[in-house]
Amino acid sequence: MGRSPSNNDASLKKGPWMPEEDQKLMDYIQKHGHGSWRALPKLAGLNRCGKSCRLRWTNYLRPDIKRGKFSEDEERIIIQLHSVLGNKWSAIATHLPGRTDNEIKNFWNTHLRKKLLHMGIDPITHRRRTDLNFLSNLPHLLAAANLLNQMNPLDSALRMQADAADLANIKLLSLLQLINNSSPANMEAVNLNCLLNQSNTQFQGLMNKPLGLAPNPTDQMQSSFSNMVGPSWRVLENENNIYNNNFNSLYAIPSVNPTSASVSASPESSTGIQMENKIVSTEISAPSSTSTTFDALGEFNLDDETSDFDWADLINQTSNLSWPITS
DNA sequence: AAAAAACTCAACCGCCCGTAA
DNA sequence: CTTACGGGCGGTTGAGTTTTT
Repeated sequence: MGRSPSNNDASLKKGPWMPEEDQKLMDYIQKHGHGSWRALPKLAGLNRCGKSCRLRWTNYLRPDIKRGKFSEDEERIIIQLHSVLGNKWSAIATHLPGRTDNEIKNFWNTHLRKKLLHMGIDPITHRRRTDLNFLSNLPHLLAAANLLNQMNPLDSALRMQADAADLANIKLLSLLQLINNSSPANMEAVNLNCLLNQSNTQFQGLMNKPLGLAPNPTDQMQSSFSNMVGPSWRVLENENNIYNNNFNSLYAIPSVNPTSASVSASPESSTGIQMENKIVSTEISAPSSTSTTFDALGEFNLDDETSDFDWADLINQTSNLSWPITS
């Protein structure tokens, strides 16, 4: 569809609007409505393209625009909606009366994005960042925990599942490293251990909110897991009481039925806040009762991005190793 | 006090989609 | 069915402002 540029007339004014231009535009729209934006500039006596007029009106001059700082509630709403809708600024804006998509977009890019990054949350996926650098920022993690705890239960539940998956990944990766590298006593293991200690202390904040957790399917898993991988894992566990205490809850995925928990009943629900979006694609139901520990592990889709990873295979392999492992 | 760096946000650009001719 | 148009959207820019060095 060969569409000519919206503004191919070099004589038309661009750049910041002058107060008198604003006045002309407001006067015209108040008298006649905007009608055809393309025709408006001529009728209103403005040397601008229609598109520029439309933007000026919708983003700045419209009388119902709310200006000033975003409230904490608004911040939370934006974060929640963004986790569901992504960069659908106009859809997000429909849930924040008086705020424009442009304003929300700017606010996100200049404030919220950085805030989430500081908290160790990936602003794109809304998951805990998998690189461990964020652990250098522990105070922000606590803040993150508090913020997330204020979010609605479904949102928080989903996030906790992601956190649980991420932490499970970390734990399993560390296990792999132990297996590959060394005897349990070597320094690398100790360092990893410290790292896990740190991370789990912080994860407490994320995990301490009662969410009507599903019956815990993993007590057996944990003990089997410990037995399976040998004594050094038990050593790690003994040294990491906090971690161990959280282990069960990390795997206790909230039994939330997404289809019965539509996020918003607002009239704008047609803009897409429905559960057929990406959240639904996340496995959030607790695993069904399983006959064996390995089956249970196999049913856990620990992370979307690594869902092709065969955890059961990993566990099977590790279970064949004898301990202590020497490199 | 001055310069540099970082931040903010209004405005623009180009693409896309729905619709009418 | 094709084409052109109107309007909406997300991404990006850059001037102005604020903060840091």
